[in-house]
Amino acid sequence: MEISKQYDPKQAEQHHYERWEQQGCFAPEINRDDNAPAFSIVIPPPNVTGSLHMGHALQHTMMDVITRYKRMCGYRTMWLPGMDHAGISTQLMVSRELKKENLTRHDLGRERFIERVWKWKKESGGQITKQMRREGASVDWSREKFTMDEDLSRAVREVFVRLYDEGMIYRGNRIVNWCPNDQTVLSDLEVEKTPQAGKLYYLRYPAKNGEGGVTVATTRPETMLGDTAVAVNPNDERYQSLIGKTLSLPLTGREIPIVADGFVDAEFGTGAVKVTPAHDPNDYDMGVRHNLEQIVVIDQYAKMTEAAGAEFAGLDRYKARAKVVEKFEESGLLERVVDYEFSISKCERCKTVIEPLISMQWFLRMDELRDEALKLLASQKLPQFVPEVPYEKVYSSWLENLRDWTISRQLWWGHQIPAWYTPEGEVIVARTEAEARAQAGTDELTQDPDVLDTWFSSQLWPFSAMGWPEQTKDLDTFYPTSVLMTGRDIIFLWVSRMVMMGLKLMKREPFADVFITGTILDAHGQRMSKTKMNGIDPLEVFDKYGVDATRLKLASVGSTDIRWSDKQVESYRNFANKIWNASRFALMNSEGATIDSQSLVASPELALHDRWILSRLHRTAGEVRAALSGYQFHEAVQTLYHFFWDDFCDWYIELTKAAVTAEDASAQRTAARTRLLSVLEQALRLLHPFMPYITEELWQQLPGAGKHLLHPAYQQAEPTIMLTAYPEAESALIDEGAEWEMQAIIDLISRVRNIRSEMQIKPGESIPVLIGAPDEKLRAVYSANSNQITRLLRASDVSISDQLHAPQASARAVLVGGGEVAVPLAGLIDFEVERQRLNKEKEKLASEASKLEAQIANPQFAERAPAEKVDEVRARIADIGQRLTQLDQTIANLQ
RNA sequence: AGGCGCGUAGCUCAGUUGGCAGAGCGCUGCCUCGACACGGCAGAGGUCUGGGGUUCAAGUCCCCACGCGCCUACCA
Repeated sequence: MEISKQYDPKQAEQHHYERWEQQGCFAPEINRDDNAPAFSIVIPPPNVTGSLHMGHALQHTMMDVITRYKRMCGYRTMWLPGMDHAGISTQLMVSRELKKENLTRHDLGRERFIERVWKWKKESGGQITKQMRREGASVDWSREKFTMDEDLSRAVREVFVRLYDEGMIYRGNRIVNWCPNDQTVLSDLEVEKTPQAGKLYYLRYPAKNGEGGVTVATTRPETMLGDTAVAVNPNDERYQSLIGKTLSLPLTGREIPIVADGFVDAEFGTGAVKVTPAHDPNDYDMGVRHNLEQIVVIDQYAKMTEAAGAEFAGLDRYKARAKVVEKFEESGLLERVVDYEFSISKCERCKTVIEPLISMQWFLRMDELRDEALKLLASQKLPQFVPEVPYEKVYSSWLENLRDWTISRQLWWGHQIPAWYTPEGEVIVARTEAEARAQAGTDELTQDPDVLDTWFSSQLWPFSAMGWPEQTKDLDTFYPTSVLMTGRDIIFLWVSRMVMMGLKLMKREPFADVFITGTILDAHGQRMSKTKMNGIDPLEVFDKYGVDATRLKLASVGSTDIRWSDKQVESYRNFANKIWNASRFALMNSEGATIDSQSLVASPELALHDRWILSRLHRTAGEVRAALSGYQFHEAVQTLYHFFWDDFCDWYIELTKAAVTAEDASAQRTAARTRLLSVLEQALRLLHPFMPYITEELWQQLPGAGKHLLHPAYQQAEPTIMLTAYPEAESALIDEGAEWEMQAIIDLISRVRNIRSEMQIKPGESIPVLIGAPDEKLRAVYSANSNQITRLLRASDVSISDQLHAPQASARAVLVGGGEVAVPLAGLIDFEVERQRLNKEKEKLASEASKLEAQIANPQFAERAPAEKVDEVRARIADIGQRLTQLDQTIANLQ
């Protein structure tokens, strides 16, 4: 069998996914164990307009690692994929296409426009589903959903009606965030605040009777045309006498009162605030409190209205600002202008400055929902955030300050609000138009043209995607889901809302755990974004380094922010190659051998390295399982990397090589080969959730890999590593003795190698190795493994005795456990170099000893530290002391 | 303005109940030794940002300072 020297990821990535998918490996139905526990994840549905970016790749990798792991543990596993219709994005995307044909959506009309969006979706939407296949994501495509699917839309209407009937959804004319560019209202979460260098204008409003007046400070002078009051703090002594008096509003001649309101900060500006109820959220509230008129002077296109006066009507808001300032200056009422930095609200999507407007919209009351979510957190600690700090608090403090949610949008693409109006203006909310007609007793209904905020449907995802409001089997089995994995940017937009809706409609939390992934930044620590053009395309990384290497890198990111670096992926690419070549070695020497679980049973007759690797295998399985159960991805990756590379490749393969590559066939050789294959097979299983392609590619080639290795729950399936059992960690098989003995061998070999290197002994040159070990047990360990020692050290001879008998001209080293090793170097040794080498060693030990002695010299340490700590320190001092004495002697004996 | 997080080797980052400071990359030397040069072996490199405190013991817990980042907010 020819196996190439280098791993070619592309080849491994070609066929396996398709086969897995076709054979139904991703669907929970593959599991035939009726008593299997369930594990489920719903994917955060990516936008139908989106294509894969690093954030997706990151989240998908972690979800897939956990899903594959759980599946191998025998869980009935479902990872549900799907997409979000992404109202604004999608509408804009299709509108841009229309523009190329010199059309607007209004030219088509609503119905044809929506048809056009569906057509776009069918032809070019959902790029991401293809890309996810490349990632190796083991999602159950047979359950794929789209938030605009008919059944999910039905769920949306059902929820709307129920909440409306309970009075939680209402329609109201209130001040909202309006985007003059997108021509729709936005929720608070879709508005971003950015710092802005601007000016603060001090405007003088004269008193009605011409005597005195008040100066107000504002960043938006144009809104003064809609002022209906000036407010001061009730406790502000400067203005006591003016409260209740009337001012004459310049440019309009209108008369406006001076009111007292606690909102006003006496310290800021002049302590007097102009009040524009129709164009500022705070002023709106004050207006309500003082029963002030709302004069709309800016329209939905951010142009001044007739109410702003003939001179201003039709002007853009910024032109109007300049003109207002000019007029104030002309009339001497502009007191001063100062530079001022403040934050400005912009549309998250198009970056247009938001205009607060009073508008008729639909709202969802959040108070009760919020209280239930907070109660769940307080009483049951659900959901459990990982990491808990800081996200639990981020979540709860946001909930505590939650305001009602504006759920209507002036768009065409989305779930149209199931509300109809009679010619008399009566509102009918119903699941269908037929139901509405029946209720209204008339057919002359017009449906509300608005659609719902995209997040309104996303918040139902964990149960609507499983068939709610039908009582489906999937809901029974998989709700609540096990864990939600997502980025921190949608904790408010999505996570919290799912919790509230889950509680409201399912009477249960939608997920037990919420794992928040870190963020991948560019090399300079900047967030990756389309506008900055600093994003890194995961597909390019896949092409360059392979999917498995990229996944390993992504998995190791865990929950911290990290700067992207190709170097790290490269090192995991090298790791993949290492796995490839270790397997190649096993396969090249596999004649007569086959995977055999019996070879994984430890027994005292086995060679040290065999007992040792089995112990390491179980320890590793235990550590990886523990790490994954706490979502410690980084820890899991490090453990696997270290086990495979250091333990398995550097030591185990080297130690078993002699037996495995023996010229002549023998029972011993077969046993060694069998064990090597079997340990390798276990290692591949351990790695599979992280590196699905290479592990499958290799596993399929292992002699003896077949159905019988599958987890009992998957017995009827075709052979694949993804359905084998994840290695168990049996603590009984962790062999402390073997690990300690192996440590002694590793120590010995490392020290002699150090001598070889420092004394510049040619790698090809054989050397005699003399070991003196007073400890009988250690002596036994050395002699039992003398063949291995000989081989790894290229020794001409290894002699072991209780006392070291070495020629004067030898390089020496002190061993753990009190032994000593020497390499005779007649004629080769440079005593000066040797002395320096030994002194360096001595200094290291001495500094460690002095630290420990200082510790033990402190009487309080012995008094207060736990006894085992004290003993431990004493033992270490004794050990170091012994080695130091020996070193001294060795140095003294030089020459 | 408040809240939160971070600062560990040249670089990117681990370090979960306080108990011997770690990895990868980079760097130095040696090596075509029959799995792998995307490799092997041996090394160098740290006042854990600074200053106080708690403790027998602090990278880890507390306080202060400096630097960097993130989030929330109704100062016109």
